[in-house]
Amino acid sequence: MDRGLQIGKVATQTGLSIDTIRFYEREGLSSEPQRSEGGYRLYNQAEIEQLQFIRKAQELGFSLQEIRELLIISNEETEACTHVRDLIEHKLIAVHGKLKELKRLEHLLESSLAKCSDALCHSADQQHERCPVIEQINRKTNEVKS
Amino acid sequence: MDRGLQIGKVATQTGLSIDTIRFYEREGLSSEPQRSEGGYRLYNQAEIEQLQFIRKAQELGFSLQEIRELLIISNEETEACTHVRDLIEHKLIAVHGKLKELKRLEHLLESSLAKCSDALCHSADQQHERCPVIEQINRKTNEVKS
DNA sequence: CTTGACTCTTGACCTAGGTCCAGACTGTAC
DNA sequence: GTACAGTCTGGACCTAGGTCAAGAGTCAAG
Repeated sequence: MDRGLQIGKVATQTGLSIDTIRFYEREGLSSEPQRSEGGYRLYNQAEIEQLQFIRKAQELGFSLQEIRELLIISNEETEACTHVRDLIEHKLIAVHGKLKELKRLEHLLESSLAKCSDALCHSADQQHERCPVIEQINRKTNEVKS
Repeated sequence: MDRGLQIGKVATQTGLSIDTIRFYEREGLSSEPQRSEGGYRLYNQAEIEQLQFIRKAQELGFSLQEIRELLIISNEETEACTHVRDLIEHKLIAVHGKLKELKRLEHLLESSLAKCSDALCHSADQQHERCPVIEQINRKTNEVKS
């Protein structure tokens, strides 16, 4: 019976945890899937894509409340009205701002990479085994003076 | 004495709260500014820009730990080594992924906006006073059946 | 030299976004 | 029909990223 995927499969497909998927449903963020006779959730393709959308939007720095709004916008059945138009316009402004900053970051990283590769190319000891920089990353706050 | 801006001004300039700025410092995320005789923090331009960088990176969905890494990369004094290069490469991959998704979202919003504007243009009642869609946004989870 | 706005530290508290667990049920395979 | 993996609900718990408050000190203006 191919009436949908169980939550476990959906979890591996989307990269979300089972608990997270149920959490989104409880929050009214994702739509409620059909259930099997025994009460198991059965997801169709559209619902899986919706979950993927939520995950991606989150990785782009949107809060769940903002994602709620994005979902309304991306829902085909949403009827047009001036409020919705304003909403879309605001989201578009936010997206443009993020795009701009992300491109700046991209350039920064590209130039850092070029410099770094260049420096490595001209240095003999490419095979540093322990890097002080990397150790600093993992240090965090625990700088208790002994 | 123009030896730097006090934290309050920095807060308004960066859009962060005073508490948040101090929190970042405590976490070792932002560098410690000079202090006045009496112990007031005095920020120079570079430090302010660093705070702005943190804020923007966060809006792009990076966690504070990831931002820690980005700061190391963007620090001119970081010495090149293979670990750093790997780090930059990974961040660049993340940035490219985000850029791709952000552009998809941009297109989605643009086409939604076009459809919505179009629909509004052809409808007489542009001045909906209450929009059911907007009400739905603010409803959240509290769907208790009465 | 005082007044009022600003800042300091310490430590408790808070919200968003999950994560975990118990105890019971379902579904499929032997 | 029983074994075993998967799922269910409800509720407690957790982490990241702040936010707030108290009580004391600082700084510039008048």
